[in-house]
This record gives sequence, structure tokens and C-alpha cells, in this order.
Amino acid sequence: MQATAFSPHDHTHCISSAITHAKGLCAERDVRLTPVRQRVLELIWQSHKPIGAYELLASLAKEGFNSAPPTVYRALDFLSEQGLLHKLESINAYVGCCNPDTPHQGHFLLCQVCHQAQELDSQYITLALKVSADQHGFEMHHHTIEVVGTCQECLNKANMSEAT
Amino acid sequence: MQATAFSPHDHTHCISSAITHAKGLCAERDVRLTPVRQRVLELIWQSHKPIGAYELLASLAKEGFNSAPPTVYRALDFLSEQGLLHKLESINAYVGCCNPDTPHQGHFLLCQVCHQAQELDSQYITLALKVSADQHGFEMHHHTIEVVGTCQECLNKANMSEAT
DNA sequence: GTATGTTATGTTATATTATAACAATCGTCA
DNA sequence: TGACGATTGTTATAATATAACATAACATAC
Repeated sequence: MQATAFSPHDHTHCISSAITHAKGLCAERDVRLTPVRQRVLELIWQSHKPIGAYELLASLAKEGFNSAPPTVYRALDFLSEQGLLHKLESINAYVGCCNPDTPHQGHFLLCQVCHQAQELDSQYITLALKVSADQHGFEMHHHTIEVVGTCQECLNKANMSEAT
Repeated sequence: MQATAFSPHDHTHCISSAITHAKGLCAERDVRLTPVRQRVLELIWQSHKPIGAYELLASLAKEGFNSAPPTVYRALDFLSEQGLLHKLESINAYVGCCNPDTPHQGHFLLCQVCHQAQELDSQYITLALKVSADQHGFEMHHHTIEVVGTCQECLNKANMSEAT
């Protein structure tokens, strides 16, 4: 589990390592990380916040890529199938997946102030969901867990400015 | 907690009791459950499945209500503020809230086969989310928990037809 | 009971998010 | 090379949601 989204960190490193990782995975799986797919993944990782499809599309357009909606949605579909990103349903935005090796659905903390997203992978949450589903005889396929609130960094900033 | 959505039950009773309940709550809170708001709530409860805004709008139109999108979205906003319904973010659809007295966010089981939704209120899920949030110093405001899979009824049906 | 402010609704237009459908191109490999 | 599947291009449209401003209904102080 990576837990750095809300903290200062070398994000350039995040991007390049995510891309390297993605290239490796796609090679292994014998699927094609084409230029537009790779660029979309880079743009997603470059953004410090979850990014919407049409914002991606605008960036692609500036860079001379084809810029009709299907282009970006196809890339998002591909990346999603490969587990390289997650869609945040409550805000219709996309984030890179921190751990694309093992299939999973993310659990997310979304900060209302800085709009950054932190992916979690809590065993407890997964277990609690499984227990609830089992109690109802429900067979769980996938899930969406999005917690909206204020991250530690933004809470600190708020406290600082209050103290003055 | 109510756990009947996936099981056969007297749904007419669900609808009327939900409306009676809503009327009481709105009276207590001194807010107005106007005709269009009440009708939207009824339509939501009448539907056995989560229902979309434009489907509601079509029903309202047939009944002679004003039928421009703001009408239904305003009603949905009101009902949501009063805790009388939940929005299922992953499918852009709305369901009546089983327990509008106490403010909460629902946890939902969504069946891929019959498309019904079951609201849960699991203490374990809530606790697991709180623990995860606390670990990250994250102040939780609200959340979206949607589990997609197959409900017991539909699993049974599938097994039955397999057995033949 | 009427002026006034507030809440709710009507109306038009448009923003935002996403997909359908079909044509053209690219890659691969027999 | 030619045939096939995968990918991309292109046009159009579907589906979901909100902005902005006008009008009407309701509440209440005077």
C-alpha cells in the first residue's frame, strides 16, 4: 500500500515508475500500451488530483492526438481492464492505480479541500464487506468505496491559519 | 436495518409506510413535502429497482407534472437533504432510504442480475472505514459504499436452472 | 389584507459525461 | 501478400446534470 498522495513527495518519480511498471505489465500480458494509452496514463499520473475524461481529452488535443471522446474513453477502458487505473464513481474522475499487479478494487479517501485522492487497501474494509455480503447470501463481484472528507495536510493548514 | 429488498414482500406496504414516515419527518422538521416532491418519493419507492432521474421525469410528464430536468433534480436534492433517499453513484440511480430518522450514508448491495439494491447499515463497515481514515489522519465526512454482485434470490434461480 | 421576503416552481438553454455505429488503418503471421 | 483481428478515426447522439433568470406560492409582520 502506498500512502503518500496527501504528503509532499517526488511525484516525478511516481509518474515514471508507474509508466515503467505499466510497460512491463503490458509486455508480460502481451497487450499493447500504444502511444495514446501511455500518454493517457502519464497524464493521469501527472495530475495531482483525479482527472476527468474531458480534461484528459483537452490535453491530448493540445498535443496533437486525436481528440474525439471515444479516443480517451477507449484508452481509459483499456487501462481499467489492465488494472492500471481506477474510476472514482462519485466524482467521475480517474486515478492511477498504485498496485496494478494484483487485481483489486481500490478504497479511496477523497479530500474535499485539495481534491487529492489516496488509495487504500484495507483488509478490514474488505473483510467487513465480505461479512456483510455473506450474511445476505450475496456474492460479491466488485465494489466502490469512496470516503469524502478532509486530509491531514488540509486539516493542519486549517488549524495553522486558525491559530494566527 | 431492513433486509427485504431481494426477498418477496408486500411492497405496497413499503411505499405507503415510507410516504407516511416522510410526511411525519417533514412536518417535524417544518419543511414542505410538496406534491412533486412526494410524487418523486413515491415513484422511487414504487420502483423495485434504483431509478434514474430521467425515468422519474418521464413518469412525472405522463402524470401532468412539469417535466423539465430541474424539476426532478430539485425534488431529488430536497429528498436527499432530508435523508429520504440515497443516490447510487456507480449507476446514477436513486433509492428510497430505509431509515431516514438517523442521518447516515447507506451501504448498498447491488444485484447485477435483478438490478435490485439492498441497503445495509453495517457497524463493521463503518468501523473499518473509520479506522482506515483515522490511520491517515483523515476526517471523514461522508462516503459511498456500493458492492456489486449477485443476490441470493438470483443465485438460487441460477442454481435451479442449472440443475435441470 | 397587503407589502415584503423567502421558498418553490417554471422555463430555456447549456454543460458534462459517455456511447453507438461504422470506416479506415495498423500489426501480425500464415 | 493477403487475411484477420486489434486499434484508431470520425460523426453523431445518448444520458446525466446544472446555470440562470422569471414567475408563482406561501408566510408573516405591519
